[in-house]
Amino acid sequence: MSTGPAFKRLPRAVRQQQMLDSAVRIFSRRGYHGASMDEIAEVAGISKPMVYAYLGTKEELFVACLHREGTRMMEAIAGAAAPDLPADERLWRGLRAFFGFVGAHRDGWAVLYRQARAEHPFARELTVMRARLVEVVAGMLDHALRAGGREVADPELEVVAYALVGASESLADWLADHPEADPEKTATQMMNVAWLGAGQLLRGVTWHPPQG
Amino acid sequence: MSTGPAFKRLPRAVRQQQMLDSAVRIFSRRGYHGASMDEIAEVAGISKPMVYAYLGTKEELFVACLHREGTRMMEAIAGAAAPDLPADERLWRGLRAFFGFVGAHRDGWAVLYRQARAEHPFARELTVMRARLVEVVAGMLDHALRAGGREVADPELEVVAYALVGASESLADWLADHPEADPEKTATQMMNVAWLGAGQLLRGVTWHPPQG
DNA sequence: GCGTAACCTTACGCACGAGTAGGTATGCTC
DNA sequence: GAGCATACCTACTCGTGCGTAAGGTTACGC
Repeated sequence: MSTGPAFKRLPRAVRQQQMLDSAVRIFSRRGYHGASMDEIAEVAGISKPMVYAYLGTKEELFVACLHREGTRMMEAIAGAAAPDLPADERLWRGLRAFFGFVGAHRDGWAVLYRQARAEHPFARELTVMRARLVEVVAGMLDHALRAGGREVADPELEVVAYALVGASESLADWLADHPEADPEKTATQMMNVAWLGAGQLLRGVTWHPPQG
Repeated sequence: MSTGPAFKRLPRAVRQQQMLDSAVRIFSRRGYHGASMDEIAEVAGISKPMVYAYLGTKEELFVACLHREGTRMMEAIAGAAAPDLPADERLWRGLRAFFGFVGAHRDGWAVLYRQARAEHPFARELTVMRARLVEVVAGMLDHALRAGGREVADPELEVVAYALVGASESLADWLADHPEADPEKTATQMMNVAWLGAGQLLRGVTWHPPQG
């Protein structure tokens, strides 16, 4: 009598997704260096050489995680914000999609935001992606400004956009640590800070340091 | 003839600071795991056992870095913002001190913000410190609100405070990567986003999602 | 029914880096 | 100038974890 193999044979595509699921989870908990390929393989229910055969080295595996989670997030956001809507509506939909994603993929967010930023050479790549996002936000602000017949220097806008992106990330991080929180409500609160603050700037109101 | 030793004998306090300087630099560039005790010792111009004798294990060394840089930052901020000034003046001085610190201690900032957040068990400690900072900011907002005869639920304020802290950190990070940027100006821009946005909220103006 | 390709394993080589053992030189005190 | 503490070194041990070699098992085409 043969009891058969202790493992199941599955097609490559399925195993790959299992491995990526496992890797995202382990990377998010232990960090890039702290995660071991042995543990990732074990959690995926597979042996280590299979990981190497399908996803390559540890660095390549991490890049694959980054790519999958980053793509999912971008698609969620891009799919929500149609480009022909008014600026505040676009911002609102984008924020809602963003916080919705973070609430549903906490591990993916942790890998993208907490781990990748600390680790060369991934940090550089992430910085580039982030800069592109900042450009988009700055573009929205610029568009709204011109529509209001106002003009602001480019670098100024970029810095404001950086602040808004950073505020969103911070709230997303808070959300990732509070499973009971409502992503929709968090998005509304971010919108309050972003749009009312940006709205003032759009109307030409600025703050100046006191003399002395 | 004896040429004497190739190294100089220095008092413990001096060496310790050299080691911490070196450690902060290496940790900021390579991350916690990526940094090696050998390299830290080499950059400090000393041999490895000395590092262990003075600062203990790698983990203890990292904590020492965190502690020194964190303390420096807190002192810079606390020394700038007197508690009896009006809210916007306090915020302004705090922000100016904060960005001034980051501009002058880029490596320290990178260790505190980029590295420690990714690494257990330091992440937890940093989260606690950050939460305290958020409480302070929320307290300022609350104070200003009550002075205006207005009342807002506590958790609401906390989330707004998180957004402001996150926006500041994001700009600080941008500043750390742009040596040519002026910390003073960055602080002004942050103040614009924070105070005008918060100011709207203080006046009871809120944003609501469109129906549909 | 038999080759061949895909799936999967156990068991290892090897480098790197944390932490230590044991010893040497220098200055300070009486 | 003997004794002692402090500053400092070279040269190791040893665990851990990346990456691989070599081989076993199942499905599928013909």
